[in-house]
Amino acid sequence: MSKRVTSFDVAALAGVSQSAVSRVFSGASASKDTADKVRRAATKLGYRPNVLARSLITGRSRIIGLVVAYLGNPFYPDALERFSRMLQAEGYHTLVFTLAEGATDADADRVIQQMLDHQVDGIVLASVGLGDALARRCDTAGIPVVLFNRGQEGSGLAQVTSANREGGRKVAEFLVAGGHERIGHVSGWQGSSTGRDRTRGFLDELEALGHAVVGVEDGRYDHAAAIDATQRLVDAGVDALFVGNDHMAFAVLDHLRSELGLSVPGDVSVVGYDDVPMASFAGYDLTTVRQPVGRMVKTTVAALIEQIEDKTAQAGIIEIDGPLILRGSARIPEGLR
Amino acid sequence: MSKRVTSFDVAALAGVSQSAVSRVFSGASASKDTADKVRRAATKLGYRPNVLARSLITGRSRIIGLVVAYLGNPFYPDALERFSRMLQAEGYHTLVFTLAEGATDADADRVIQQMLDHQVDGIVLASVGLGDALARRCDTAGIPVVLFNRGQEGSGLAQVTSANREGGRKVAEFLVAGGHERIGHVSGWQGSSTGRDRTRGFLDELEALGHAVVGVEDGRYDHAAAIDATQRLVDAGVDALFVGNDHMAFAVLDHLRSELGLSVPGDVSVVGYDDVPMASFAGYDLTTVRQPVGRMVKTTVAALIEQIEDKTAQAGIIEIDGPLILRGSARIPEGLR
DNA sequence: TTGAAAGCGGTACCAG
DNA sequence: CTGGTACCGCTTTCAA
Repeated sequence: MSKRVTSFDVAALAGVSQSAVSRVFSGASASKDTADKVRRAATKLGYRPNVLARSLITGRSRIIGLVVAYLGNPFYPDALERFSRMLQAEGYHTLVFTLAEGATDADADRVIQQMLDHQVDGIVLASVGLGDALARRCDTAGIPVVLFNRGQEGSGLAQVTSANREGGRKVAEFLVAGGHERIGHVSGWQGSSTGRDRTRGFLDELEALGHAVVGVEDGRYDHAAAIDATQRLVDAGVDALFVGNDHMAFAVLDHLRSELGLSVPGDVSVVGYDDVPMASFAGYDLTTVRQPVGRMVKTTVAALIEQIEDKTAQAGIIEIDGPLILRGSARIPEGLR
Repeated sequence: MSKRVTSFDVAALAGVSQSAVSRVFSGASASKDTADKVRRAATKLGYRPNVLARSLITGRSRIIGLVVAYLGNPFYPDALERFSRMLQAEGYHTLVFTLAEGATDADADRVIQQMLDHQVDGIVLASVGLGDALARRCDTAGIPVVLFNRGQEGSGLAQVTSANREGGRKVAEFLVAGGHERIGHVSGWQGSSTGRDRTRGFLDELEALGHAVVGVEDGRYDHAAAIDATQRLVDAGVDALFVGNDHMAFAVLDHLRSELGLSVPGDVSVVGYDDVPMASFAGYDLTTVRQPVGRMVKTTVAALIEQIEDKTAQAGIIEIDGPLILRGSARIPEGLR
């Protein structure tokens, strides 16, 4: 474990001042001659600038804090992967925090606090909300926050979602076009904006098309809750179900088929939301709404960086619009009653 | 965007020296009186110590670099989530890097280098190898590295895997007990230790039981490759398939059912590996080998922290042994030829 | 216990 | 363009 190599060591070996070394590595002006000498010395010694020291003085860490609540829904690992790559490409790094299942607001607070302690340049909250007090802290600390796939009214925070209401409407359209008469809905958690928006669009369109909904149940993004909800809706005699996200949709599908012995599609049609890759496999052949993850991530990163680099930039509410395409089993609109 | 609050501000307000403030927040000796005054002043100003400055001087960042290659296999998000939580619980934070699909060694090198630049206290490589040159760099820098779910002969690096050979053997045992006569194998990438070990255990046990394998193909952890491999094995007339991991197994299952119109289990039995949650759903009812993720992560973290905190600690090779239990469809051993 | 002062490893502004 | 120097915010001796 050899001693740390600092810019002074390099300077000494190269026969220049320490300032010169700094300039070469921070891309400031330096004669080609100096730069060469410095670089040679640096590689010989295996020198690399200490990012911590740099951050300390520049006041910019080039680290983004990312909070994710639940990686069990494949949509989030996908997003995480894209975030990490995209940020890396922009010269930023990703400090990841996860929130446990039953995380309270206090837990969320601690996590945010820790990120601030680490002097992150910005924060992305994936499907996680932010209390007013903390939002203010971030604001006064000058740390931009972007909500990913979650809106929060009147928070003044930047937020990126896809057009959830439009998506909900499309599902309604789709199921009605498939000839369904008794349509039910296992919603995403109604405490979340995505859940509410999808439900709202769905119900609005259903009504616009002159259809009544058989029942709406809050699935709370939870397997067990979704199955209970499904059971109640089946008892009410549904012939089609819009499930608030794919994660629950898998559980619902499973329950319908193996517990109730129903054929899907056939006896009942199911539409999920989020476009989990799994959905296109034969066994599940689940119709889903695709969220444009790539564009959502890209937009989020862009919004964040803009706010970081241009302090006058405003936080905005961005809804990534279509095409939120329906995919999966095309059998539904054709083969059903 | 108010000015940053530093320990000097707190000191001024509390009427003590800056050193005193530092002591209070780093848990060093301070009279109760001083501590109280400092804390009061701190909360009033909203002061929190700057972790960067602290790390710079202590030489310990309490940040762990985590590299994951592919989050598409649900095993890794699961592991990632556990890592993040467990490290947080130990007072560490997680800087995540992802490696693109066709990442070269040079890419991996850059990533490691960036982690070193950030002065991480330790590195976890999830299913990623490390070149000799870099391994040495980490070593001389005094940064412990632990390979997670991947072994690397003679690297001298700490490594944690589950008992892959034993798992492979169990699969052989299982399929033979199910009465299968023509058994094939779509292996995990043979460039990885996990892939090789599973294959090795599988073939050894098959031989020990007096069975010949119909064919072995390298699936390379790739959807398309796995499907091609499957096709060749089906042409060779297999009645059972051991697929190197669940990720490929899903694709294989899908291909067998929807493209070839075979029933699984029935015409062919399939066993996967990794225990993806999805596997237990009715549509997929896939028999898999469960890797003990929780214990693997726990052990990895423990090994890493031990090396960080006790500089004399040695890097070890740890194989988390059973029970790697087989689960999923119990139909296979009973209902087949 | 407490305060003063010396760094940690850089960046940035200064006059030359 | 170059070297000298103040400084980022904190930890850690060292006397008092």
